[in-house]
Amino acid sequence: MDSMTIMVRKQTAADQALRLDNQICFAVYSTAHAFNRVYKPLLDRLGLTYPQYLVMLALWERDDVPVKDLGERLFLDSGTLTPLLKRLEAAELIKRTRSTQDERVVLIALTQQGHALREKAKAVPQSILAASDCTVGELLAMKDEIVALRDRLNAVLGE
Amino acid sequence: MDSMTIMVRKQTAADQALRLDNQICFAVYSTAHAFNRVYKPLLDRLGLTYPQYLVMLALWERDDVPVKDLGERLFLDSGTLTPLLKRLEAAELIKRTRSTQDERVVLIALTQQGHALREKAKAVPQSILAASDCTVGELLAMKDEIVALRDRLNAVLGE
DNA sequence: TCACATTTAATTGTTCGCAATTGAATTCGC
DNA sequence: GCGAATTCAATTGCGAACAATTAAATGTGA
Repeated sequence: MDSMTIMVRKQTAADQALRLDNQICFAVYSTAHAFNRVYKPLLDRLGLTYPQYLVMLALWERDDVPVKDLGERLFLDSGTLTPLLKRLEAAELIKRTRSTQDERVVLIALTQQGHALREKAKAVPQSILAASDCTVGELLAMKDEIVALRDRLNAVLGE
Repeated sequence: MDSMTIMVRKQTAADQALRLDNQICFAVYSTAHAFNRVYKPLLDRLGLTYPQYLVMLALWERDDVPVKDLGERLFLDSGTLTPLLKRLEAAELIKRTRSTQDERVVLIALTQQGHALREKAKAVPQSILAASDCTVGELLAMKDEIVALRDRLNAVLGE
């Protein structure tokens, strides 16, 4: 009777854990898509997709960097970045050049248009803030928690 | 001089908002990918991708449902679900049948194998919990915050 | 020096994710 | 009832995302 009770409780816990509503990963997954959909109309005006916008954000902070550096900052590999960067180059926002020091390395630099786009992009975060209906403080606090979770997950992967 | 100061402050705020590290959306985006990578080896054993796993989670809760219902629960459209469901059908985890009441509707039902897979899946959430290095309470609290953010973003989209 | 390992991008193939369109079935307005 | 609008899934086309492989350049050890 006691062991029976324990079994029932165990099964219930496992069952609960499998519920969609209880899964933080689904919360994160579906929120990422929701962000993407909110960004879409804003980024359409800049001629960027969301991943392209992330690359531009990274380059506005520091440019003339190898593809690998970008990948480490954005947690993306060359299989994703190479075609994306070719599209940004076709849009004349960046230039891709082989390093003379090390011919394996492709350096990514902003063009004048790439730099200029930054001014238009400044309006974007404001719109997102409004859509989120949160204070800056709340968002920053949540961001820190989520980043901490991400870093713990990535730490497990690195083992 | 005063207006100068204000302008400088304004620019600084906009610049800060464009910084990658300050963007909650990037935190969510990169955490979703981190989850995906942690799930991968676990789901490989079940023969599922992460989005397929989400569909199975939804179906284990309630099956014999139209594609549209699944889409609403997972925030996905038929362009994503139709090919994914065809792959699950090819794997003999689900069956797709036209409703006799309304021939437009395709009903998704689990096969015996689909139901059976649930037992193997019960080990998954435990492994994720371990990888996250958080307590259940912490994760559930974060989940609620993230879901609240997602729902506010989706509310803006619905306008 | 020369074989061998490592590093770096690029490529290939599969699977999402979504906008836009299509086509069939159903419902609504008159 | 009947034509028009709506609903639903499927399709098409494009852009990620990543595993696995390839190829070239660089580094390392005997």
